[in-house]
Amino acid sequence: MSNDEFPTDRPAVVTCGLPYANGDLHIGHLRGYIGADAFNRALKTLGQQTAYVCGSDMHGTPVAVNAEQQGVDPAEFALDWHRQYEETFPQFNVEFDNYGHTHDETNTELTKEIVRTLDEEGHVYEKEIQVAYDPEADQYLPDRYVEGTCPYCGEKARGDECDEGCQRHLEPGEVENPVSSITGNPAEYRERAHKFFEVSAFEEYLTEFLDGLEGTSNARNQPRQWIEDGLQDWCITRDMDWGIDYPGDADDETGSDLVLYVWVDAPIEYISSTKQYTERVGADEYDWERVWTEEGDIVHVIGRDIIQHHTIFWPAMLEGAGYNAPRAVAATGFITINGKGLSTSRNRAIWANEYLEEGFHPDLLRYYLTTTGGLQQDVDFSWNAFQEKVNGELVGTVGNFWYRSLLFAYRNYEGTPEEAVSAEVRERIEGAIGDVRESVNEYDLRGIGRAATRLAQFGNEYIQRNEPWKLTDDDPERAAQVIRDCVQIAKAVAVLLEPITPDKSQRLWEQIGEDGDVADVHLEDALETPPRNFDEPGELFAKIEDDRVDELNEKLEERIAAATDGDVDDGTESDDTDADESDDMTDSESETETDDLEPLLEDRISFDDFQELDIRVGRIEAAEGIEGADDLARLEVDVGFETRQVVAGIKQLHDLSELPGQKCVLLVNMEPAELFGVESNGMILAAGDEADLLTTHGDAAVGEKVR
RNA sequence: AGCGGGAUGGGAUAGCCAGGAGAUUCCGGCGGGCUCAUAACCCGCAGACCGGUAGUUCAAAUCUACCUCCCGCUACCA
Repeated sequence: MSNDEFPTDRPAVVTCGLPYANGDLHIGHLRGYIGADAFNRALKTLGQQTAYVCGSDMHGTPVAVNAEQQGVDPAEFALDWHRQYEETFPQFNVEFDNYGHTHDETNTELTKEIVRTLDEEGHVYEKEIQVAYDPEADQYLPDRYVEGTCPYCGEKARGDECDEGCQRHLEPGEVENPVSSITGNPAEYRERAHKFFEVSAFEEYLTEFLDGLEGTSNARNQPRQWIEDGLQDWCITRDMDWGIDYPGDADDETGSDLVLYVWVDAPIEYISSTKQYTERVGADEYDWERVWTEEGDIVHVIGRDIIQHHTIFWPAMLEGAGYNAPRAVAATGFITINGKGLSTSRNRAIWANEYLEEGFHPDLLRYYLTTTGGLQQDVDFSWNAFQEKVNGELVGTVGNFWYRSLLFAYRNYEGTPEEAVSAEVRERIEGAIGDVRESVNEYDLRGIGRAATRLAQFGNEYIQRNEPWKLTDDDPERAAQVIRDCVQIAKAVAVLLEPITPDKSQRLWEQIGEDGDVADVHLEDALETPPRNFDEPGELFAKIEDDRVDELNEKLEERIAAATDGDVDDGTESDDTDADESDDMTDSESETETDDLEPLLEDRISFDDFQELDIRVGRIEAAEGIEGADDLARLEVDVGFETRQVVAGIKQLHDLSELPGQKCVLLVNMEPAELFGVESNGMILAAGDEADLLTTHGDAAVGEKVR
């Protein structure tokens, strides 16, 4: 509550969600890291003492599973990714004061210490729970090793999270109909002693905490709902080898193979990484203990998918262990690509390395990602929009203003004319500084960019309005005044834009002959007089040509098509057709046309192929709708030897109560599948949009084969 | 269907959380200007009754209720 505005006289720390050491980085990740980096830089320009820390998230089941599949040690596997991340971030001008990982000694020790404290303070208890166990593989199945049905919404869910349905965090033992994700075997539940963190005891604290939490509104509102629904205690141990051992566990009767749940040690990395920073620069320079245990402004930038961890579990842990609470949680929206969801499996993504390999400057992407939509908003990325943004705002407005002003100044005055800045321009710059300060305090990155861009826009207007090129002869003094103002504006834009385009700002900084790093100066320095002399300036932004965009779009489409492997490609129209036309004509409702029948397949199959299809006559014994699904029905079908459970998409199309007793035809050797958590063991044959059920009309007995 | 986000001039977006002069910015269209500048930049014009309905209020894009539609994730071929 009632937090002071930034800058405060306390140290701040900015963190971003830990990248999970399990795959390549894409612009979805980058948005968060760039956003947090920009915010941290912006804080610095306000004069706030701050540190930007992060680290790789090394533990957890996916790392263990994937490492196992590749036959490598999980530590080695995760470290490979860690190193790659470490190399990638600076290439986007994302500069951490410290970048560690959760498996290093600092984090391991600190995690144990914090858990020990929680335990000693009575926030942890032990309970026997049912843990999924794969009898065939003879091992327990923590988290994502098990899949099943969400007990809350009935969706298919992972062991630790209802990732596809209600997004809830699931406790071990909660998932229904568990199946081992390693072997595909049905899992059984076994009794096992685990440690629980008493989150429920923090209900009151968390409610209050959320009232005072800054950042984005989704990070404040979503957890309120969860609290209202009742907080569940949190199982913080897992039956695995890969992870941080539960402290003091070796001589504990709970067994020595329990490790801490990854979500315990992951956020602690925020603290550990800060600590490592202090260890490197000294506590005089930056004191991690002060920030985390005494007084400090902790700002977490995360993706909106991990709000729960940062607004429930994490603050409860901090409170329970005697640490400071976060001041702000800023949850970013997702990135979509050409209007559709980013999907790594379908290769519908812009990869970090790919972007760099295309030769684009990192600041362009930084600008795009931070200024295209609000932090909380989902932002669409397309190469077209990227081009528009870069060409229009960075090249046309900012770059052009920078270049024309400095070039004019260089040619006529060999630098900054010796005049004083006019009152109008000074006020304008002061206004922009105020806007930036306000934006930072509202966690509004776009606002920062806008303030800078608007100032550049004003610069263009100002130079245009005053036409110094006409004045150099008639009224040289006036001309010098105007250019003096323009150089000042150019400098101010560089300072204001530095959080977003640090490298470009630095270049301009050097072009006007300034020493040192623009990253180190404060906003107010935007009003300081630039050096008297500077060299001929160069252009800082280049246009992206249309051909280039076409090429990039093609590449992207090809890649997606390759990954999707010829799935429905609705959009592949016959080239030059008028796009508008097809759009406007979609309301043709003449549906009874028969010319939309699928063409007959040309490819013939062999008799043997046909024999592989085991099609039988069956009788529907029972039919009921599947809860939560629009069209799916669960059927029990007598196929002669046994009764099969089959899922069919006919709920809307048939009166389910009339189905029992009816004969039908079904493919019985269809591979089993799970839909909405219901296993389907066969495929009912039906024709047409109305799912007209196939059946027999003679005396074919149930179980007879169709041939 | 669940969860999340959204519905504002041709397209994309801001404002809405802290309700008050018919509303932001960018792209595009039209007209004009300038020539210092990366065919850039500047000025002007056209164009939205701010998804619908009902409320609260002196006053609503901005608050409340209901509704419709859209998008993302998941997914309904099994």
